[in-house]
Amino acid sequence: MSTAARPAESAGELGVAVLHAVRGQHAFEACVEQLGTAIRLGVFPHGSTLPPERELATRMNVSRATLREAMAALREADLVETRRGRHGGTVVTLTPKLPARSSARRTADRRADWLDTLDFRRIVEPGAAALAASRELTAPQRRTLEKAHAVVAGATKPATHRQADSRFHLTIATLTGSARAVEAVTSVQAGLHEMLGAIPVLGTNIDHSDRQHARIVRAVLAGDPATARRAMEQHCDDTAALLRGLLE
Amino acid sequence: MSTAARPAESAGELGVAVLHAVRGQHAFEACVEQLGTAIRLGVFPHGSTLPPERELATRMNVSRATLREAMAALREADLVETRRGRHGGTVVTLTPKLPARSSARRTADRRADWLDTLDFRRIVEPGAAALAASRELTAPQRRTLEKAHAVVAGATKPATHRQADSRFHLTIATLTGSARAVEAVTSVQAGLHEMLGAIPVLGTNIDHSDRQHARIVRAVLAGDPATARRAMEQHCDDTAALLRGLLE
DNA sequence: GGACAATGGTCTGAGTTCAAACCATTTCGG
DNA sequence: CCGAAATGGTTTGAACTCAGACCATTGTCC
Repeated sequence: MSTAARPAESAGELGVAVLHAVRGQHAFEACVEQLGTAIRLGVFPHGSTLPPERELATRMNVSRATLREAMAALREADLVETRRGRHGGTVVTLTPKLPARSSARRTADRRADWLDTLDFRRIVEPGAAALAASRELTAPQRRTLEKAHAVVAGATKPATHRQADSRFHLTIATLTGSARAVEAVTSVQAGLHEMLGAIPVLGTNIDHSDRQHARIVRAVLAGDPATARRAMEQHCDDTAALLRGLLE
Repeated sequence: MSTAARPAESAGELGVAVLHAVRGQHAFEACVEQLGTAIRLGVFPHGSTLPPERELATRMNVSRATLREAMAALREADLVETRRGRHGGTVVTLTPKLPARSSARRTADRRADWLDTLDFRRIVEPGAAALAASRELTAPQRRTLEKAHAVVAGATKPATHRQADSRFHLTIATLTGSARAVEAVTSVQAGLHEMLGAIPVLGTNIDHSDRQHARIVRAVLAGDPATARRAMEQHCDDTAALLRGLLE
């Protein structure tokens, strides 16, 4: 009883590790964040129409009023435009951009979160690739993957390539059929996007990256989980090495 | 333009897959859920004291008022008791129990979510085991893992074994050092707990499970990621096969 | 015994979010 | 041309949540 022992055993480290935020700030901020990220990642590409407000609100588990506040913010920030009437809706006007350089100050907290993102990515994306490779893919699914790969391989401008790359990785996640896997990869890709905006412009080796993409696609289509995993691991490791170096 | 094509390309499947709930119901319900689950999983074992309200509120990103509502609910449900004064606090009174049988109706939605949990687990836990094995573990970390394993291996009563098992898996996740990995494994374990409560009592093969645990621990301590992953994959697959069969 | 510290308990006013109507605009089909 | 349908726009009152201050209880240390 030297220091001030509790009468009963205290809950230990596990407790502090397990408890996490039950919500992220205001609902409307979270909506702006999620929709804005989806748009910047290219999930909703330039010119596409977002789902109707009522549907988005339902899907994001938020009232329509709150969702509309978020929409107003996106409109304010010139990411989208809105038209009324039948077949109206909200259209993405943002052209693909590389993440803004000054998006956030580099605090120690943020840096830790980034490293965490890289670690988590190393778990999730190779796992998703392997799982996707173990699925019996339908013909449309195979085409979707091939198309996503063709787009990323054919992208010439860095900004376009960036969006296509995100879409490629998200597409693989959707092939797993696991909603949680998609959510995890989305969050990881959002983190990557943020990191890329905060470090000095880096000369991504696009050719190298595309060779790895091709290898991943081949393995997934061939139903070879082990190879798909290894290829994705390699891909994640290469990106991570680059980023870690620049985040020092 | 046969069916009713939109003027602009619609956002496609990726959009609906990527968007997810921005929050889960009411904050106070989410707190009850998270704390209750943590207690039932054994993160806060019988007799241990929860962190002070102010700390919990901060960690869960919720006002103290809201957190206290949740505490009241837990008290009402006889999971905890509260004492005032210095070194007072909230103590776990729940004795380890197997998940309650009737916890929820088996809807199609729920079943899909369960299958999703199993898929996601197959990604996350083996990945976490491999990452943990690739870390240079400190002596206290190694002891923590050995202790968690000893507890689960020594548990005789099913309910105790269940809690120890959860703690074991969570412990491995913490060894990765990744907060997101811990969160993912927590969510997966919570899902498993729920599933175990909804299916006919199954004669878990505890010996078999413990041999796999031992193999995982050896590989992690030996710094052998590939073996750790394979061992954990095997472990997850065995559980999943059992559960999938019973969920039909 | 008295001061202090650590903890749960209570109160209050402001801000956020919700649910559910109902309105306005545009396009499609007859 | 007119009505129906699909969309965004607006309003309203109730419920939830927050932040912060302050109160009450109990144990520890001088």
